Amino acid sequence: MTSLTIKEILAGRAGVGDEVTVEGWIRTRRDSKAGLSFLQIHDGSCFDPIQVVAESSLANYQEQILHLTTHCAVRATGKLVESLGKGQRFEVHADRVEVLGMVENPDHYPVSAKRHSFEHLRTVAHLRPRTNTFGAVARVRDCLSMAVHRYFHEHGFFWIHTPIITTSDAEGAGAMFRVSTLDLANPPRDEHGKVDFSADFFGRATSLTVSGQLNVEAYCMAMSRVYTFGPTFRAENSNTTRHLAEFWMIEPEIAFADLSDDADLAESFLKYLFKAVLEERPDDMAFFAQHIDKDCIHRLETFIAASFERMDYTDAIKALEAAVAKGVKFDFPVSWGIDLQSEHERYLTETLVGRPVVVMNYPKEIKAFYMRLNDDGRTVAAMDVLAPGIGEIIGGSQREERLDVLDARLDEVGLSKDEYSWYRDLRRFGTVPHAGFGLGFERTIIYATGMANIRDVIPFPRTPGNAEF
RNA sequence: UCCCUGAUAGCUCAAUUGGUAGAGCGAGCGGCUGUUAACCGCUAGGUUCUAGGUUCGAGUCCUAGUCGGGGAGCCA
Repeated sequence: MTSLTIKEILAGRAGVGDEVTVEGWIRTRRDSKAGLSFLQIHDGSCFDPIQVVAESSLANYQEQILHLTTHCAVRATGKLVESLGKGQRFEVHADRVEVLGMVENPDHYPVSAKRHSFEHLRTVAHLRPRTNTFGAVARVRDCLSMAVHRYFHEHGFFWIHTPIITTSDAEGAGAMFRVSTLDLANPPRDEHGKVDFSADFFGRATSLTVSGQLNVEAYCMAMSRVYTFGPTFRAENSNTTRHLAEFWMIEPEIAFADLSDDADLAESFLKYLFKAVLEERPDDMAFFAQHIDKDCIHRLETFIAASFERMDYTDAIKALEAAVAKGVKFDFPVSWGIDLQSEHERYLTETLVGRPVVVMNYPKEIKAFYMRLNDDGRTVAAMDVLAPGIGEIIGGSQREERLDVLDARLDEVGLSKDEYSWYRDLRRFGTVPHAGFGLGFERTIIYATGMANIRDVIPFPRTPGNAEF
């Protein structure tokens, strides 16, 4: 007897005539009064289920098999045969179907064998991975995760585990979740009546990380090519299809590099990821193309084939102003110095260029303190990668490596040099030009699959007012 | 946080000017068929989100709240 996953069986790891065991969950059961039942069984190993044929001669046919409903767990053993029916190449002619777990009250089971809305499935996030869509999302997510690490590994990067609990806010990247062991009802207070965090676990106020960038820069200044890939937390009260309070972010950092090198890296990296999905998950991508977003495969192929358009912020503004002059209507006015709104980004990448666009060199006023000041004195070496259909997918910059310029920026923004003393040390002891970016992992999955809501591409989404499961 | 919108059977939705709740899917039972979104028949399944209010009468109208969805802002 061989125990194989359905993926292995369908891929031909077992020969016709071999005895195999299939372990999984029922997708559907169809009965034939000719005296047999067809069980579609999936085990998550691949998109396709396998068909198990159970004849009425089986000992438990009347008592159990005829009562199997969607998502009952079974172990079926039998001979692998070429299917007599259409729709599948192989099937298992069962000698034994062992029922491991029935479904209680099948008439009230929330993931019955019918179409369900994603809204409903979100309320049963612990059961939704059993559906076609969420199984496919989980496999694509895994594929992309592995591709991230493989790309960096192949390109000489080191994966740095930056801390989850931090003390420094990467320049207001977002509101932070406090980490504390103090008694919320009765915290220690100082002489001014303020909560005394010196009595807290770490002896100071701490929060969940909003970005691993500052930490990974330290390792970049020793190992040249590094990245982080881990969970990130933002306590923003944002309720959109593109935001989560807990999400995963990929942040590479490269030394001896400028903004152009950074954009090169972003382009090469994204193309690698999408190529991996197309090559490794054709089954799931075919499903997404058929049921979720018919353009998704074509979009990835186009993305891989096209070179990114690079555009200075100043030129982007000019292009937007020209569009306004030609009658394009925007809700937000366009002028040099504004931060680009979603509608502006969409126009640039979808209407004007029709390909991914890298907008570079933004006004320093709208960007973070650590971004390198350009020679013009009014822009910084920042870039956003905009993709058709999703908007901003990457934000990055060349970092300010000059201590005097960095200090001036800290002062301008009103940040304390003491708070950033270790970060400033990196500029004091062997500083070099370097750059990096942040890629929202879930947004990458949205782009690849065509899924509409970010809450449906992470197993257990955390959003304002919702941390169930 | 702001704007819009919604909440009725396990799920997706109906229900006329306010008149006493219905279908499809799913589930159960039966029929039929190497079936595959199977098909046909029958059956069960409801404190209409919560709390107030108007009314002879509220799923429907009013007030407040809770939760969901979409959009915006913020960003990844």
